[in-house]
Amino acid sequence: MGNKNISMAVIRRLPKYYRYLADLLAKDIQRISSKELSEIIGFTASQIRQDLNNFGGFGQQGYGYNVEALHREIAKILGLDKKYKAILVGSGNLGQALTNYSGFKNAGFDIMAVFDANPRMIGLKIRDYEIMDSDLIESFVSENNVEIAILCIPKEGAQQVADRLVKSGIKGIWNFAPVDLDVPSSVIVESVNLTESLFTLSYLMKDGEEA
Amino acid sequence: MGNKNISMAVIRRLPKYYRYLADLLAKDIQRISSKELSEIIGFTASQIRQDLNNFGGFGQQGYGYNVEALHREIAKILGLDKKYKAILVGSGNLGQALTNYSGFKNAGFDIMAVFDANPRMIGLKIRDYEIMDSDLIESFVSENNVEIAILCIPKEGAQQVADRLVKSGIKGIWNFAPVDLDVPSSVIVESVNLTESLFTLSYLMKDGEEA
DNA sequence: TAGATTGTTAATCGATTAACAATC
DNA sequence: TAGATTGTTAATCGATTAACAATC
Repeated sequence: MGNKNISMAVIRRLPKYYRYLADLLAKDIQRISSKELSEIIGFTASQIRQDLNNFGGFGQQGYGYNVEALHREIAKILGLDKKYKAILVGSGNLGQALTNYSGFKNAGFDIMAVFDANPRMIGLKIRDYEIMDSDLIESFVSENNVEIAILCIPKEGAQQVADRLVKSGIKGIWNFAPVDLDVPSSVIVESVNLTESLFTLSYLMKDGEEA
Repeated sequence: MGNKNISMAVIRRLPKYYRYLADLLAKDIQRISSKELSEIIGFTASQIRQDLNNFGGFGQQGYGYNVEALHREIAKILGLDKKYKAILVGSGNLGQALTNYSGFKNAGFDIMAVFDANPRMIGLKIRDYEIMDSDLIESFVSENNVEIAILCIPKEGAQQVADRLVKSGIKGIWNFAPVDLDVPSSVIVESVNLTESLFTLSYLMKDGEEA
């Protein structure tokens, strides 16, 4: 409701606004115009005003935007005030790193358990989490109403685990497996594909050389 | 040279083509039309033909594309046949995970050393790497002609370390610090911003609820 | 050859930028 | 009030899709 079909281009700029506003806040800067923000964030002033106006008229003519209020508004738009129950699947190197990732707190994600399929991992501890058997995912998710899964497993098993998560009632997946997961449209998938990022860097490096 | 200013939108689709072609290859599929590829990759056939034709006429009328040849061509376009010397800076959780990341091999990135500023980390081993003192970055990079740095340090020190890397001659940075690095235009920066990805997921989750 | 499918041009769609009246 | 800056409409730009002649 009240959502005029915001484009992904706009959505992906929101975290940047949030971050730069936090920086300004830390510097005790209280107001900023779209023109000033434009200079530090690198978008045009026009784009900044367009973007923000998708969500409301947060500015004031002749004044600009109140940094603290805008920061708070964007937090709300991003849903950072909401709390989500999450589990992490796959306790390999990346899974361990993410288990220790401090960013979850700010996003309101509460990791409730960590799972792995490897019998040699089960029972071991990461932080405060005793790694649980992947076979227990379904029961854990449905019994605890877990909403989000962080998927850090090899691509081979990823679709199958995603299917099981969806069937158990998961609503969102933060996917680190290098595959495009096939899920019902009601389930949100946000992927971080390291290989694609690395290959992009490779392409750009090669390109740079010719110049 | 020969580079008709390919848009980032096209570039970021290239790794996906490469990945799906590898899948087809693994299934011993030898030819594919843009229409068939369209169905599995989820881009329109028209877009696929447009994308590929930025780099050459790899198809054949009435036949389609030879999977193996196209896969090889895209590897070349992505620069996966090139070799790059790299270092990794920041041996925290994420740095350790990336040190163990197997994807570097396929991209032709050779990690030569791992650095950290924390005296308690220096001298410890990750895989075959003995963690080196960050103070030695400059000499190591210039003496070994290191071209790429993988940056896994907190946002506070990131710009400063980037400056030092650039001054030492680095040509590309795979940046995991949640900041927009300011570097000369000749230096390539490809960032993976976990916070931005997580916040995007948060936004989409919130949005899903209202539906 | 007839059928299939490309490469490429033209049409459409969407996102960004410019402009400016409204107004603080 | 005068100056500054927003919110918003209109213009531009770029990316995607459609169409089809070329050709394997």
